[in-house]
Amino acid sequence: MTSPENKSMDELVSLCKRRGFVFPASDIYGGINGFWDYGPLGVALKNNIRDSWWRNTVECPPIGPDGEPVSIVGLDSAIIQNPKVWKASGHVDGFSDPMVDCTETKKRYRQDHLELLVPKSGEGLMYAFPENQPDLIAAKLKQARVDHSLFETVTLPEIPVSSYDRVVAPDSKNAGTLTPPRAFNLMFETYIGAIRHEDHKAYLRPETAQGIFLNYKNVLDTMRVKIPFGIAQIGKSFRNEVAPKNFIFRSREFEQMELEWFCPPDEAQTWYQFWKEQRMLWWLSLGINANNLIFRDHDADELAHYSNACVDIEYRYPFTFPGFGELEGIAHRGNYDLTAHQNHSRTKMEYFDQAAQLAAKEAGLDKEDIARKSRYIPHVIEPAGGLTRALLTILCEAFTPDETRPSKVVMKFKPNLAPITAAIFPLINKDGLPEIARGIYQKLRQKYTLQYDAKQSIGKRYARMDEAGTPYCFTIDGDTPQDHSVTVRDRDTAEQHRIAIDRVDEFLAEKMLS
RNA sequence: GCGGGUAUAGUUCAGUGGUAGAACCUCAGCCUUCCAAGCUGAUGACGCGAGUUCGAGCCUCGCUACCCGCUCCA
Repeated sequence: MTSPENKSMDELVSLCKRRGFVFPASDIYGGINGFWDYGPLGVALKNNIRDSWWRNTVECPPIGPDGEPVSIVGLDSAIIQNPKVWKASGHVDGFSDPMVDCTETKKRYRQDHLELLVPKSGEGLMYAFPENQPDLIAAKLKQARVDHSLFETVTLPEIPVSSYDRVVAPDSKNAGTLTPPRAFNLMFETYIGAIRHEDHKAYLRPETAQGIFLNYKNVLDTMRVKIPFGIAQIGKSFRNEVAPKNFIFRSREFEQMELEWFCPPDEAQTWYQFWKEQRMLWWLSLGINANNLIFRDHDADELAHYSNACVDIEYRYPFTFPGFGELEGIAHRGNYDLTAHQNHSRTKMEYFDQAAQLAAKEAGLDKEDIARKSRYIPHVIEPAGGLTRALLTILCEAFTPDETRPSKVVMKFKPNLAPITAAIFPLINKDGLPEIARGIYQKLRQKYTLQYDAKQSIGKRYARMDEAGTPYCFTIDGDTPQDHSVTVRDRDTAEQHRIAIDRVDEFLAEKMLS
């Protein structure tokens, strides 16, 4: 395996375009910042990753601590929801803070996070400092011989923008370096209906998670599920990122794979550990080198205010090497979301846990404890992975420069993820070989994603498949009509061996499972 | 949003203010019994918009996109 430091993102981006994995969106109009299109091979790879996640999460979920598969159902909620949803979730407030920039230090501050020492006289310079940290400008004040008693503290939003020319920014020497506040709303806005009116403003979802919380009760009422259980969803989300970068790593339109796991409050920590392990196992199952994956626990000051614990699974991307970059976050969200929606929608999110009630009674608990154990708003463990980032990770991981090959590079996808599972080639385009090859292709194309190609030299065809990441090539040669065998060429070793035509199906079936 | 860099064919690169080139890819034909072979052809580009100039791929300005570094990432 080539280490990430030897992988050039430029070369990977070139290959992605040359071979139809990823194209710049709106390419012929000069592109559009933060958006990408997935080409024929890219969407095939992305769908295969997506299907693996769905299979592993919804259709064939992991075995829980009790030896039985855990209970998870699927969902596909709307991208646009009632705007009240995003008010309740905190995204409207949290995503739209006005920011001011300092043109001297190039630092950016939330407007409401800056405080000022303002002369009571109403004239003269005002000194800005980060919220609750007046000490940070102590030296500057001393130099300016500021007498504190002549000043009062106000927050930046309290003073008019016309006075900004008298404001000395925190790390700045001169006054007037702060720009007027500008809104950085990370949510994309749209208007419902033909008439563009503020009352009809709506948002494209910045995460798929809220769609799950909105349907928590619907699922509970219809699917005969009992806590603990999960709801899984895959879909597009949109964030108006300030600075999209690193190819498809941070884009404005991206795809998420999210699971919300609902459980009793006192089991949350156990399930958090469970999902932490399970999620890592899934990433490893995609064939990612364990050395390129790590857990990174969030520090206490890094946690969102509602979260009790959060860990990221990170991958060593070529552009983060030797460091890592985020792939998936597993968050212990407590009951924050359901409580928020309960308060805003006035819909009860409480769960009555009959089994817990029985157990509590049998344990001889008092009435209060029995009630507490049996009636609660579930806690939530949220493994939230990026499908688009998964695609990038798989592309980076598979990308393997090899100077000994005609193609100079080979994409080493696992067989069950590869956009093309196998190619069928007649060695030469005559002597009855194409007929045999097409026969194999026609017979197996319903079960596998195959490509038939008879054009040009065999070496050229192998090289093309190396760049597309096709793990196996079956070649029909002059011996085939006599002994009914074909050669199998292995992408990773470039070596060949013969197998019987009748065994091709079996061979592929076995490889797809491994 | 800031600073720096870059923008010529699908890709990677040449190109002195004066007729836009190559290699690879792709496609067609011939050839071909295992790794982009050989031969003959073909398609295909100066990111967008202004300006300077007799004349701009080249100089100037604006815009857009991409890369690197900050910033941001509830």
